[in-house]
Amino acid sequence: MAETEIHLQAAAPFDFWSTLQAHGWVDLLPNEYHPESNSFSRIEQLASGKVVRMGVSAEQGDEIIPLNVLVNHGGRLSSKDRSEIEDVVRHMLRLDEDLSEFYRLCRQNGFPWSQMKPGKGRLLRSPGLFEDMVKVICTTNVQWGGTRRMVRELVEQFGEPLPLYPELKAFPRAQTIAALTFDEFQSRVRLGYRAAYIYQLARVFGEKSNCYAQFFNQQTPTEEIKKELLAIKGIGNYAAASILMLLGRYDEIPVDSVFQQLMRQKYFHQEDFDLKEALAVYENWGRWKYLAYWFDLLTFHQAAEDEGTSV
DNA sequence: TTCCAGGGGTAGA
DNA sequence: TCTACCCATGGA
Repeated sequence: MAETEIHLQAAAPFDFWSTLQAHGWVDLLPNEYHPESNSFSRIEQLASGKVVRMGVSAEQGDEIIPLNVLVNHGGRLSSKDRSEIEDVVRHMLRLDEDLSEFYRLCRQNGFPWSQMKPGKGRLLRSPGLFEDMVKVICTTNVQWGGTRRMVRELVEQFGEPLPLYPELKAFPRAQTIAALTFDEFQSRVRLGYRAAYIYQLARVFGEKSNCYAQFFNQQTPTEEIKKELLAIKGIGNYAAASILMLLGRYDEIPVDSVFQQLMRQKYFHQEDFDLKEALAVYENWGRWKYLAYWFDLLTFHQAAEDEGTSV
């Protein structure tokens, strides 16, 4: 396969490692984390239909952090392809997000947030909304191992293969799933009751790939996006909060078993609690609640790990 | 075997 | 708005 290097720059502060590790997305196909080189790779199907493998790594830097993207591809990589790959990396790593207000609040709010080094707090996302929405639905009411299995089966069954390495596949396009009958889709991937939700979502995106373009418009109020998300079958409060986070809006907390466990262990002395009281813990974080909660969770787990106790 | 997981839909109050 | 019940699937 041909190989092309693409160079990008992230403006400081930017912490590549914590962006990859902040939540589990780097472990869901077609992403793959490579601990030995602290890099990740991804099989991506470009708009032209061409399937490529991209390996992304970062170097050290003070004001500018150089990012290297090694692209393996068949044939020639057009300038349009290159520019699309740059956009994919930029979007996945959220290079255009400004978290300076969040960092300022972290300094004001004391421990543990005062430990939050600028450059952290970015959470990896997928290049496209369809993939992120499907993956969020695959996290509902299932353990993480189940999420990984469901996503893996989706990629293996319906993803477009990389030339010469057909075992490596891109995330399926919505149109590919929408072209199947529901019975066939359901029989090829064990998604449980989520199959109907994901199939319906694929039909909506398959019909019009930018069906939720307004979600990316900064002028659209978060409340409006949340309302539209909740109208989608399979997406409730937890999934809507998670998708909002992936859209770069941190106003909502995803209430799930992880959140409830943290509340019981850290704030409510191992006892049951009122949800409103629990959510009030992060009330003064305004539009940064999700990040405040998530960093609280990560540092709590880290502290338990350092002490040798499990949570 | 039973329980439940990075929940959500629906019906009925 | 709140609650009870059901929903596939697989790991613990």
